[in-house]
Amino acid sequence: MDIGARLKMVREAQGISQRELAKRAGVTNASISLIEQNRVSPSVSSLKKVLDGLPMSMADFFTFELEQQPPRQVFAAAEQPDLGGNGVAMWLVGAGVENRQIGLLREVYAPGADTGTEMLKHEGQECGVVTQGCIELTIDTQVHILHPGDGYYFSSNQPHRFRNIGETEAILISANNPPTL
Amino acid sequence: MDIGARLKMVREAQGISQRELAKRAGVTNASISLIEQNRVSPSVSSLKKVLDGLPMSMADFFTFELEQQPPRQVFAAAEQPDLGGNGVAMWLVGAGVENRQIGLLREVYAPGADTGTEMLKHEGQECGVVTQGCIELTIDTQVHILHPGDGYYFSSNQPHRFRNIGETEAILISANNPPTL
DNA sequence: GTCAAACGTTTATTATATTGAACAAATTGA
DNA sequence: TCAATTTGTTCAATATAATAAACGTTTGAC
Repeated sequence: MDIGARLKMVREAQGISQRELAKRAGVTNASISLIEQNRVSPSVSSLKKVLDGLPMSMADFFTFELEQQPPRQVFAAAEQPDLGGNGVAMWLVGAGVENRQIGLLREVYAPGADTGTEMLKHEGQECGVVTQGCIELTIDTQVHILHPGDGYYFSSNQPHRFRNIGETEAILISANNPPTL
Repeated sequence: MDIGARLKMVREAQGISQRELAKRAGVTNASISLIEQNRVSPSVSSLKKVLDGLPMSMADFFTFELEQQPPRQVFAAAEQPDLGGNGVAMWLVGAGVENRQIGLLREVYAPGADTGTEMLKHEGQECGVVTQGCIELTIDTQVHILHPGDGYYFSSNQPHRFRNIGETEAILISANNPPTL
């Protein structure tokens, strides 16, 4: 969606006029008009002033989407594709959902299964809960042992590794944002 | 953080020069230099061109934060605060983590527990997996029955309701973004 | 009806961003 | 060591955005 339409939508959602917004933002009403018509591409600084008048952050402004109904909403265990390997079976909840903001995975670790000595490292944040069995989680140089109900939350750019150190299957529900799968 | 620093950080993270980025983006290296020094406030259109060269979306650009080490990274089941009520016990994974992008909850429903006939409705997206017991999930007018391993994903602005319709405790791991708790 | 106020739009002027070319400093290879 | 690149920066010229003021239309009051 273009900037003009976005701005117009937000402004009208608040029920204020171009002039009123212009006054709050400290710009002229003409600017608002031209921006909403996409006749100009505002500078970041002036767009920021305008958004301050709403008020709304840049991040929110560029992030928000017209909420559309996802076609599918529930996903049976059986029908979800297995994305794993190396003794780790992984199911992505809501695979194929449009504009997905969350990557939620159900991961089943066979006894001894391991994400590998080559530590994982990527952008974003991730968190999870162990629901069954026993998982060893290494974050950077720190080693943690997680039992059912125990959780974690860390920045994914820290080297990390998961390993089932129990003698039974371990299940981990993990979430990441932005979604990596 | 200012635009210049953000851009510089992203560019350097990719290990490319101002000129290289300029070439990819279809702008001059002078522009990149001036932007990174905050000597100019780029127009949205030119910033977009620059980000296309990285590539990175506006939303990501304004959303990302200097990743800082969260002080805590693992959270034992026992020590997490219970945020629930009405027969539903809820633990937030990573409560207190700064700049948290994901709300991950471990929810335990007593037999018959119910989020209520007054349907829930809020912004964002949510998804989850049932790990134990049997949960009835109503989304708008649709009623679904979820067993262990079954998941869901929907837009939280749709009216919804969770209910344990089994005779045993049910456990649900849910994630939402942006975090509501 | 008529006036006054508020609305979004348009225009000429001013302020600012972007370009193209040149600069000095740092790095690379012979 | 020296020349050739490559780096980020700067400057005058140009293109574009922002302003201030005016325009025509719509709305509500009297």
